[in-house]
Amino acid sequence: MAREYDVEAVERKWQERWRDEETYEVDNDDPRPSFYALCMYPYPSGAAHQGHVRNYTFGDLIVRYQTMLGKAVLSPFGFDSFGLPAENAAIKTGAHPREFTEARIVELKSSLTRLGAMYDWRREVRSHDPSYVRWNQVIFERLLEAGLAYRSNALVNWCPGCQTVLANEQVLADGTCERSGDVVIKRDLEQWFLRITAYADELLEGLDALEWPERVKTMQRNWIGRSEGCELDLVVEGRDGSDGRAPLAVRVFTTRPDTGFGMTYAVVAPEHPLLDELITDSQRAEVDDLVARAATETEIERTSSSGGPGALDKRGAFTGSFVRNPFTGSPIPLYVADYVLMGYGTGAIMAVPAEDERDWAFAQLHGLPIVRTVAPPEGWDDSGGGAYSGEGTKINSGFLDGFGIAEAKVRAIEFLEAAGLGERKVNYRLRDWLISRQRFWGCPIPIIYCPEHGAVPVPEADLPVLAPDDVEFLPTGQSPLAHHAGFLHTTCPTCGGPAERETDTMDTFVDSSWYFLRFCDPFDSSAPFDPGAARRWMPVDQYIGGIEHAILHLLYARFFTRALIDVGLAPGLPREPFHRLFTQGMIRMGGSKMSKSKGNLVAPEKYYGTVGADGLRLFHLFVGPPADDFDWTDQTEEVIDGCGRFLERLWRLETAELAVRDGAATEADTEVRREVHRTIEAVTGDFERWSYNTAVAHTRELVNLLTRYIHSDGGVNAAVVQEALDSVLLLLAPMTPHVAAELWERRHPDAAALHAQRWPTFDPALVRASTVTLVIQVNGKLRDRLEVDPGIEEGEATALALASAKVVDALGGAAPKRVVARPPRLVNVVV
RNA sequence: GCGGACGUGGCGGAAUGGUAGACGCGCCGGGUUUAGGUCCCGGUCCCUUCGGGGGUGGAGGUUCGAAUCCUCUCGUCCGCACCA
Repeated sequence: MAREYDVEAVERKWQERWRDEETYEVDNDDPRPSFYALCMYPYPSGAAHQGHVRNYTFGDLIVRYQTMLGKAVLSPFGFDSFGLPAENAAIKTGAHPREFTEARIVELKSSLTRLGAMYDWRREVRSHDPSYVRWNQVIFERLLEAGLAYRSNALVNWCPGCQTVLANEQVLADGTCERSGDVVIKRDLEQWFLRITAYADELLEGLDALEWPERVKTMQRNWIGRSEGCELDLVVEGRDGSDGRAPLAVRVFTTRPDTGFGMTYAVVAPEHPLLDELITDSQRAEVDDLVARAATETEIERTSSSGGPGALDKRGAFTGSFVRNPFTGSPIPLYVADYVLMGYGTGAIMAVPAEDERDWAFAQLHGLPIVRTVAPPEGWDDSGGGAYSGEGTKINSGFLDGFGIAEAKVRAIEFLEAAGLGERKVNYRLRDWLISRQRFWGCPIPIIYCPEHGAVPVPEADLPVLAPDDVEFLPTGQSPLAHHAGFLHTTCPTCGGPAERETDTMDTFVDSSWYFLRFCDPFDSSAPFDPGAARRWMPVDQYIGGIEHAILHLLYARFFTRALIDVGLAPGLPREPFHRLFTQGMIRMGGSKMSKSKGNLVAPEKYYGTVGADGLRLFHLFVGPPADDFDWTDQTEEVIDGCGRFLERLWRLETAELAVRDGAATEADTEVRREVHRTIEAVTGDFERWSYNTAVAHTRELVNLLTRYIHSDGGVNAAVVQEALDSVLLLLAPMTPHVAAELWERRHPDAAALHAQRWPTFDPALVRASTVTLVIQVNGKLRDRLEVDPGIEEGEATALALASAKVVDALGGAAPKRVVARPPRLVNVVV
């Protein structure tokens, strides 16, 4: 495309200028009011793709806009540089993950610079830097001291493809790994956990005050999954302790203690620890068969079914044992069934078929009795109607009869507490965070195992524990560290005896849970960050990232911030790290996300020689609401070309020879001024509410008007045209920074650069129009439009409306029944 | 199954309960160059007897007035999913 300005030269010039003049570096003692703008730090996968471009265009707009508002804007950047792709590449090519990763970082940085996105690179943080690893390990040890990190044997999610353990959050609903897509299997391993559940309630309640997208908050609420109910013991028949043997009971969790009188059987999960003891000889074969099948089946087969709850066969077997219903005192059969999950509650339930759909299905299948404890509404088909879980009056429930459900719950719990059989209990879906990974390219867990002293933390003075470089990358299912004698064998810090190092590394979500704090003060070599510096910048004023991090990263970071405060590393910090969150939409192509793995990337480099970084940025801002997904189609190229054409028109407008006219301002001059100020008002409002597509549209409207104005026959007023042309550049400064800065410099060679200017303000008096269009409706239908004074009174507006020939016509002689006047915009005459 | 979001021209999308379709892409017509896939101007929701009439997935409702609020319904997308 032929251009009137040399895009690449102009963009390069300004990128160098901003770098050399340190325009976007900010010191911690900067006296201006602070603003912390942050895009989620990326995994360095190489050159930026369109998703990055969109993301960093929004971020850069905010940085430049807030700077023009007079703020000290903290705009740091870093890399989530530990992770699987580098290690997989190492297994494939033999190159060390560090080399691979650092090469990708160089590529990504250069892409961002080419886009014109501005950061304070002095503050760059990389997860794999020894300095970052060190503080990661220090933090881990502090959490350990505080009891927030612990080691436990657990049934864990093992991904055969990634050859590592996954957190629950990394397993998709269909039981596959979110990263590799392999079916995840269960393994029993000794692993490290972080006690995020200690903060479950606080993490839930804190959501209310956050300016986050509602759907992200909803996702986190669902993930935490708080439910109130009670736990109670079901004493096993014949094992109440009266025969001298230890008493035995099955503990269950329920949210419906009020339905206790309807409990006609109980169920334990196939993995339940007491199960073996509860199986009678006659039932053993049947139960073993069921348990074996449950163990070999994948999560997907067992818990997912197209029809949802109740659609799956309720496979189960009688254990042979009975437990006592504490409400009725009667024995009820104890089953094992795979619809009860060991991972939730106590792994055992009291089954009430009348009020629970799943229990109903199971009871039907196994011929178990059904006793209603809530009267279903009129017309409920009592036999075929199935479980009724709605509101109603208690029946068949002894001392609970006649109460509503809420009251009955309270009384049922009081009864259980009095009998010493149970108590109120809040249960969460949220599990503790498993952070052990059997991988090399991550932060080593700084623990030494001594035969004498067990798991001993590496003394802080000896941190960081770094992985050795001379390792072999083989797909063994264990970290290469486990085969490296030099790393593995060490001495116990406590007794000096021979000991072995932990060879697992931490989940990379640990790294990303506090990097935003390190950004506040990455220069400190005596602490992860200086609490004073962190207090200066935190919380992040505007956090920007993809919706894919709605649960994992954002929940972990919220937990970490609280934990760091509570272990004393971050005194006085706000407990919520991200005040405002924006999740931008994905770029899709052909129905799926545009990504390297899908092979449907459209490289940004393609456009730098034609429309430039500015043209591409303008496109991403203009094409739709930032929160919405965007479909990249055949039409997209033409829209991008259109953005390039706009910048060329802008160039011609700003550099045009003007036919300046002397004398008083004309009506046309005043109208231009008015539109300039209206546009400033509109764009400022658009920026504040993330409506960048309309900000671009408003700016284009003004440019269209000015183009007509400077070509109008009468010539232009010098002051009016100067103000207008300057304002356009100021408004475009955050959106298309290079071309705007260049044109500004040409117009004002001796003034301060564009991006050092203040954001323009509008004159409210000017914004108020000299005339507005008064819409006249008859019965809500548009009949006439009148140009009126904006200060018009209701009476005058009504009079004008009724005098309108078109209104008289439409009324056809009928008398108006009512006149609704909303001056100065509208009058509605009702007959 | 539960929860959430969203349905507006050929397309992306605008519209504090008050002129539906801003801005742009595409398309149509005209002009300048005429080598243009450049640039400029005009048009572009549908119907129309040129007075108007209809129109925001569908059906109702609230209101002087509804794309916007409410109810039902259809469809698309997202999240969760045997969570006791």
